[in-house]
Amino acid sequence: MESAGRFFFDPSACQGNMLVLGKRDPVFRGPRSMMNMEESSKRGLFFSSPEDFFEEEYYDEQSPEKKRRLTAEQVHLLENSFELENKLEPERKSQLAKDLGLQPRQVAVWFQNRRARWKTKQLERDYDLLKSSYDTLRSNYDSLVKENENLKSEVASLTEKLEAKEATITSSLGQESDSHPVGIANASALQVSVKVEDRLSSGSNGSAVVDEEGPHLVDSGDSYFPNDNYVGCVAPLDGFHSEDDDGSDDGRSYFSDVFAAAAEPQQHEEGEPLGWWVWS
DNA sequence: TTGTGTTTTATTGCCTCC
DNA sequence: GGAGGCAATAAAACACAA
Repeated sequence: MESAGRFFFDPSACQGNMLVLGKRDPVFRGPRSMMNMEESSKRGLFFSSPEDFFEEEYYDEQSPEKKRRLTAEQVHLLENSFELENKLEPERKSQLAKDLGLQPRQVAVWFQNRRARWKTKQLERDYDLLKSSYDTLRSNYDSLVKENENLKSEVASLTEKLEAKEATITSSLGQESDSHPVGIANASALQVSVKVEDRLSSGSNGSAVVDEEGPHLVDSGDSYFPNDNYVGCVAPLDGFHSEDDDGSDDGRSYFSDVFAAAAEPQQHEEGEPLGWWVWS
């Protein structure tokens, strides 16, 4: 690599007087804004070593306008420093610049760009996290909808059977009513069956579950699920919005908690920031 | 070799904080 | 008002397929 092993040499620095540029002073000028050689020698150029600065041959060969990449070693040191702390105090900036043979402005720019890169990566990570959460929730929701459908059809089939049985009982009672008085037992049976049917047909959309041996009847109209475990699963779905929803947020969004949780500061590997770009 | 996409280095303009 | 941060962007350097 052409730039390997080169240093950005600041002539003033070797006199124990590091040149500190103002915020808007360019590190070097590209084709957009050329600077002459006199300016270049004041501002500093890229060289393999401080000694090269004084070698006229090298000076002639190397265009001062060329943008040079940092060496692997420089990048490694900067990365280490970034891992320690992604913000740069003036003292650390000066020290790093001195250690690396760079201008403080270059160090600051490198940190600026590094933070931007980190933020992009972090956004990608967060997106993946939220997407997988969404996918899981979506699949749970879909299976609950399926289960709901199955339970509905089960209720319908049971209701049908009950009605058939009831019809049989009614007709047999009709046949016997002439010759025999209605027995107490039969009357009770009828009452029970009617009562059960009433309960089956009550509630929203006939949503009731009858099982004398099973859990308690839930007839609130909110859920088919008989106990708190199921209710816990279903309740948040009340606020679930499909893609073509009107977007009103009067109901609780199923995903709001997930998004909130995902947005909460997390511990990342390698001492990375805890939040979106907030460091510990 | 060359065209093209990606990464890195640097600038500019705007904003916030002290 | 100056310093520092960030977003947007330019442009050089680099990677890589054709």
